[in-house]
Amino acid sequence: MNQMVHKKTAERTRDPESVKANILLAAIAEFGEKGLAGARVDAIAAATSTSKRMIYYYFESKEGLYVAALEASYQKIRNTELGIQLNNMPPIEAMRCLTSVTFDHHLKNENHIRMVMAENFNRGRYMAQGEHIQELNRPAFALVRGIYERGVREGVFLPGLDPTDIHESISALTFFNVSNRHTFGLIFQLDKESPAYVAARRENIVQMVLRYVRKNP
Amino acid sequence: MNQMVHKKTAERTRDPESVKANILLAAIAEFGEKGLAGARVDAIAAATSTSKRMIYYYFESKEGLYVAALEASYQKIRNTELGIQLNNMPPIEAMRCLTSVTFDHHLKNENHIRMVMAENFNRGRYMAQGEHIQELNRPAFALVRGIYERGVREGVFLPGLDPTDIHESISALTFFNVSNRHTFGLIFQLDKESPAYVAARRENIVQMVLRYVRKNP
DNA sequence: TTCTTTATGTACTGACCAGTACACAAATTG
DNA sequence: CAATTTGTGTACTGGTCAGTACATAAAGAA
Repeated sequence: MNQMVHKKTAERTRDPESVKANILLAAIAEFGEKGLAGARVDAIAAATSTSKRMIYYYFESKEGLYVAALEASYQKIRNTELGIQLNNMPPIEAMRCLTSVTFDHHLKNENHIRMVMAENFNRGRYMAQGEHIQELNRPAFALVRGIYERGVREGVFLPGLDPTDIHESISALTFFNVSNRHTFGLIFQLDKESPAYVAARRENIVQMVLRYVRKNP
Repeated sequence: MNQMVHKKTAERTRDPESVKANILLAAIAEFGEKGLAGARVDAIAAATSTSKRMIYYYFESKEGLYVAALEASYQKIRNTELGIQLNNMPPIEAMRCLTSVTFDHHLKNENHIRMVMAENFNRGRYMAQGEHIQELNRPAFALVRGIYERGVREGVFLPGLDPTDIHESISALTFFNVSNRHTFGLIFQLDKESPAYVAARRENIVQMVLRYVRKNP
């Protein structure tokens, strides 16, 4: 009676897709912040414009929602990836640029990094269940391979390297910089957030990659 | 009456230190497997030779136990670290050896890696509370610095590099290889456990480090 | 319009789990 | 030897939280 009841007919329009999207956004935030075990379905529900009931209606279980959120996080990150054109740069410049942009991209998307950390902590159990996740990281790899092959053709890169390895090393260096900054920063008393540190570390990683692929430094 | 009651006097000797150590071992296993939120105090208690009561008696809370377990895990890993002598090798060989051994060491100590992952997921909140953890990773760094400085003195390494950076890069490459193998392996359909892959990846990382520090490749 | 399917909200439950109350035994101290 | 401190076990509790029972509204089909 005195409580706010249902919306009037006209206002209560249905929109399943936006309800699902709304839930997924809240889920990405909560799972990224707390992980699978630490996340609370009630907290996710509270952050949506709908109710807990709908989470179970659309996603069946906490685990089901987690799988969907993980997939959505990869999707989201792919959409923001690399709007730059690297093909008209010389290979060395392109590789420098790609590494540098990847570094910044990881720094800017902490929540996604945390989702990936959480899933690795789960030993990839849930990602294996997702259907399309496996393709979602390929574009980044294709870029690396393209640049590397062009560099070899133009005679500036060392031939015989595996592009997967180059990609993995770039990922490792830039991912770790975000994922492990807390323990690493504590042990070495570094302020890993300071612009000076970030700039120096970025350049170091770029140099490391370039010296690895270049023919005659 | 029919239940097994207390042990006889003679058998029930007290040994607080070994009880604590026993709890810590069980805690390291459980927290490494499940993380802080996923771990269950009852499960830890069941894995000890004592009872849940003692966990609270010695460690006060689940968080208190987690901090102690984290510290103990760092301690444990330090004790198994690098029994090799690098000082009588030429710098390039020493750096190759150090990188290679670090790579294997990380592979062999997954549980510790998982503790570090968990703590970074916690943003280092708990490590900051531990008293001595901060010094525990220094020896590895001292090794890197020693080798690098010797290499510069002998004219085989590029001067002007920051040893912290070299150490961080070695850590990043070798840590990521364990921490992120699940998602990375899924996306690129790699069998990251296979001896062939491991050997190739180890050599790649070694090359990456060497090309970064070497003067004239 | 009536029936069926899809979508939604509210209020609840049963299991689980961090932490504790209580009891008491072993060592230590005076 | 008391008296006190330290260490240990058992059984419980109160809160939390994933998941559900029930009800009902909106949209579409017949």
